[in-house]
Amino acid sequence: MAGKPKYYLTTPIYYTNGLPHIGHTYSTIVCDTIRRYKRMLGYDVVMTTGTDEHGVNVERSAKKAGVAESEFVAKMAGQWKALWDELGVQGDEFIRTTDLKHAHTVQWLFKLCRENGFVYPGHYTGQYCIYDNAYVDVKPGENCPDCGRPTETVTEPNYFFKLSAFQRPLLDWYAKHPDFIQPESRRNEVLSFVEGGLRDLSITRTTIRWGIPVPGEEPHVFYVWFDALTAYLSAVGGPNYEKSGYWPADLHLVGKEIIRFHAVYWPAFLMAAGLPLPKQIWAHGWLLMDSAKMSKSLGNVVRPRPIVHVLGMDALRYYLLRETVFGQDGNFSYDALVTRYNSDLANGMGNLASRTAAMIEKNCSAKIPKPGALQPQDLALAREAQAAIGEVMEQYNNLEFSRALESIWSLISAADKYLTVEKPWSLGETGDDQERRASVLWTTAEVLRIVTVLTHPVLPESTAKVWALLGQSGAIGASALDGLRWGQLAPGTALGKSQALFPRIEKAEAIERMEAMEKEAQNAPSPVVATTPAAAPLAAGTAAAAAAAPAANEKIGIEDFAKVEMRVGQVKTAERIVGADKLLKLTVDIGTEIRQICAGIAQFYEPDKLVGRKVAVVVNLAPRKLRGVESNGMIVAASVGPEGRPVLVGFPDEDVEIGARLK
RNA sequence: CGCGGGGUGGAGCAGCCUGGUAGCUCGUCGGGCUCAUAACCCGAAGGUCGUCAGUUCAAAUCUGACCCCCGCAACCA
Repeated sequence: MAGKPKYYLTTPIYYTNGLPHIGHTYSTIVCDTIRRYKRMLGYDVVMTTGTDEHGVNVERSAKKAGVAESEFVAKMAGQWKALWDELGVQGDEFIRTTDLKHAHTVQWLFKLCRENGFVYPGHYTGQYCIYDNAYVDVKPGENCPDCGRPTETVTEPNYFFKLSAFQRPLLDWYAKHPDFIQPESRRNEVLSFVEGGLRDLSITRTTIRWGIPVPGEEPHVFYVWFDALTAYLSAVGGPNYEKSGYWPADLHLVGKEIIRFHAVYWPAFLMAAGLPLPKQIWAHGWLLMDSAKMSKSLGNVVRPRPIVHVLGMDALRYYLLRETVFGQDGNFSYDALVTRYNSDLANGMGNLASRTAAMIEKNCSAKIPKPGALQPQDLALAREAQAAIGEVMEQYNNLEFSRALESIWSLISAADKYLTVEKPWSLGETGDDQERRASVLWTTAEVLRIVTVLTHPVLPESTAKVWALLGQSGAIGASALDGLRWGQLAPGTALGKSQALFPRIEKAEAIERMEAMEKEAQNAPSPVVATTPAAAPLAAGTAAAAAAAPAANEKIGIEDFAKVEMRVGQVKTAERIVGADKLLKLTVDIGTEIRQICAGIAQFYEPDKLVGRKVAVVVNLAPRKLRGVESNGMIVAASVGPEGRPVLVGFPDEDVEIGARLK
């Protein structure tokens, strides 16, 4: 280990209030790919991922689930870990913000910042919901957006971090390290944010209980970013980072929504503490859902598990890295996923491996043949392969994954074409013919070997199979990529067993299976997909389940229904609300009184035509301000179509009296 | 003027920073081949690169204005 250069990279530290979806998976898979690539170049790589487990949301979720916070987060962390294992992601460190060593690191970092004069006591003032025990982002006098109850203006003592002192140092740092923030569009964004001035940051709270205590300052606990970001450091030694040798990190990979925290707060904390800064922050784009297709039956959250079960983890990895340009936003659709799988993986790589192996088995007693004198066309392909090696490494270095895969696949295509032209199957049994066939098959197998090594960071599972098929010894992940060059395939090597790498799959069937599995997962009482034996079981009734909408098939008793008081009301007045294109302000006579109610139906109902109309009204709903307008009740409407177009409930059969209760 | 992404052949995208024959995958049509996972190879049809104006010998690419779509947020209690 001693001589190897070290390389340290991180995924975001994911918040444990929910389970991983395709977006988290994307970040993590990209990281894992880089990790494998660096390892193949001989680096001593450490990749950290983990879970952010503190804060009021966790506190609340645990309470809902009726378990202690520690128990709740332990289960959630287990879920995350289990999923990464299933996806073949090789995290080296899994840091939890509830780990003891992390608490020590945060406290140590705080101490350094404080000793250096960048921390001072102050007060934070905000609107606080005493029912939810949380600050909410509303103006004084407005109600809590979660529960609709009144908020209070609360001032609490806490510690501030002098972020304002770092405007100049940060700008200098960015100028001196132009590659610090990638891609450039994000760098510009951060630059203009910092140039606009920085406000000091409140980094502790006294209203939250579930957090890392500030030593000697209880009940202060650390707040969000000072806690979470520091996990990158605690994973590799914390206060003893020098001994581990992995800090500063080479790369923090994050989603674009959290670039500011990583590119501004984090370096500022480290500067304040006098610690080395990470070398690069890379923000990737978002994976947008093909909602038109998915929302019909499924909602719009795509989970990785069904994909992995139907197509394999390599298919998911390939799709995510090939389909979108790294750094930009991308689209996810099952249709495109299966198309990619069939055309690139099955027909491309899988088929090339299959036809090559079959011919070598049949004609060369299943051993890599010894090539004769190579012809110009063989050498042309060799040159192409050799060029691809340099090109692909360059593209990997720049994190241009889609381009790298494009380059590799054009080499695959070149090999297919080469075979079509050379027709090794049509050669006869004369000595010359046999020698020619050996040359062609060796050349093809050598291309396949190079393709396999180059693709390995992205497709770890399948390339290992091809590696074995080619009779190569040792783990492919250990192959030195920088030593890779044309001509290293040794003749006489016996082939391994042949197997279908990527069996073709009927598109409709594949999509159906994935959607069914997704649906099953959503309806399951526990967030664990039942078809996943590897996953640790998680008791039903945890917060994740509680946080999700109740499953459609869950039954409630009549007493629950009786809690909802619905009455017939008559619209008296209706008008649009200025600045709101979906909302109407109505006054509705419900028999006992006239209520003001807002309804999100403005795009489909003309205010004038509503006056006099009888509607169903939920009358015992907590009042809530919408767009600054008080809404005291709710108009019942059907939600139609994928866009949820509202259709008001009506009473066409008989004249109903105003105020009649619906039950 | 809330934040962000985007408008390129039927679909999905690359190219734009570093102007100079518009490229890739899928799909369609025709042909070839038969070693291979009904695969692979060749050819063809199909694009005023959202609109308008400007800079330039030259604009998908640079500048300005405008139109439209999509995320998030706010407004669907």
